Amino acid sequence: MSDKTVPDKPPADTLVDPGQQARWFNRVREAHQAETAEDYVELIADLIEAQGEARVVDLANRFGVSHATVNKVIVRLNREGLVSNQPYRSLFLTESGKGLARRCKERHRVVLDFLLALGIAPATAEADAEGVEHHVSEETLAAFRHFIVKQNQK
Amino acid sequence: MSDKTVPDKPPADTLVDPGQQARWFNRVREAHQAETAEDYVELIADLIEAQGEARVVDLANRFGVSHATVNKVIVRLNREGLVSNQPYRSLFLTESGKGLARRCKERHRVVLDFLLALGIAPATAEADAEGVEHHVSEETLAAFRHFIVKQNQK
DNA sequence: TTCAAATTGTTGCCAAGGCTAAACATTGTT
DNA sequence: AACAATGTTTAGCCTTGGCAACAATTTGAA
Repeated sequence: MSDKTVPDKPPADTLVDPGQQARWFNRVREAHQAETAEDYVELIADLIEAQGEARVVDLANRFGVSHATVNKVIVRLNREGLVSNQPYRSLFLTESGKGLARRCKERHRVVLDFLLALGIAPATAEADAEGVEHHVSEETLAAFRHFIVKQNQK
Repeated sequence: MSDKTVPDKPPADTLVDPGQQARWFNRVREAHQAETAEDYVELIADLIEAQGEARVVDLANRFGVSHATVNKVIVRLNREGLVSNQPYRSLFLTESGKGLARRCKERHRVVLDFLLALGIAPATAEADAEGVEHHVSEETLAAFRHFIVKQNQK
């Protein structure tokens, strides 16, 4: 195949290094692993703040899934030390869960404000932020903050 | 606990409508459903363009997963009419797969160029784009394009 | 107090996407 | 032609996060 005088395959310099690309995809997979946990602690924190408590039923409603699904996830988060709960009682965050929630809410706010500053309609911005927030690096987040500040100065 | 004269629960007007929130999360879940398919057709198209063919081994290397995993996904994509393949032969995209790949590559390019225009370092921009691209709406994509144009005019 | 409604928990099912190990096919070399 | 190396597929297992159906508990109202 490669003993011809004229190469029939173009040089592959349009493709990035395989190892590099693999690391990127790995990072996305890890982010996705963490997504559920982040969404749950974020919403639990919001519910506790706004309503005084977070119940399984509320989470199921707001995520749009069955209560059985919520329950299963809660068991995992409990195992991972993010949520503490007693049978038939409402949900609480551990210290570690509270920390994660705080960081996630801050990141969510930055992404949302950024999209709004860019001129996106509020409903779209909210929807996009929900998906995007889990995939922005610290560097990009810093650039978002910078853009928001600049935009507000105009 | 709640038999006080003063209500200890603040009004919940800081929370958005549950149905609305459920739709947002649903959209994210659907996006995630499509992510794998999009990443695969995108990479298959890139490989065919750059090397003349896309093989299971290449995909496994570039995604950073085992070849068995790639094979299983390919079977699904075949079932869904995006990829056509013969046993022990390299992979091809169907017309529908080609269309999806084209749209994904275009979207990827916009997200990447946007992050670069924002001043993000190339390596970070690539990594973030890989995760973000699946979660931006058409409206946000349009805003990204607009920003790129404005930035280039400076 | 008793009982029905609401809430929470459990069980068993499914698909997706990870993995390893082993079987199978193709290809190039000797 | 035979064989070794390379590439592909299959089989079996795991975890996550969906679901429905049923069991259990709590709570509010009669």
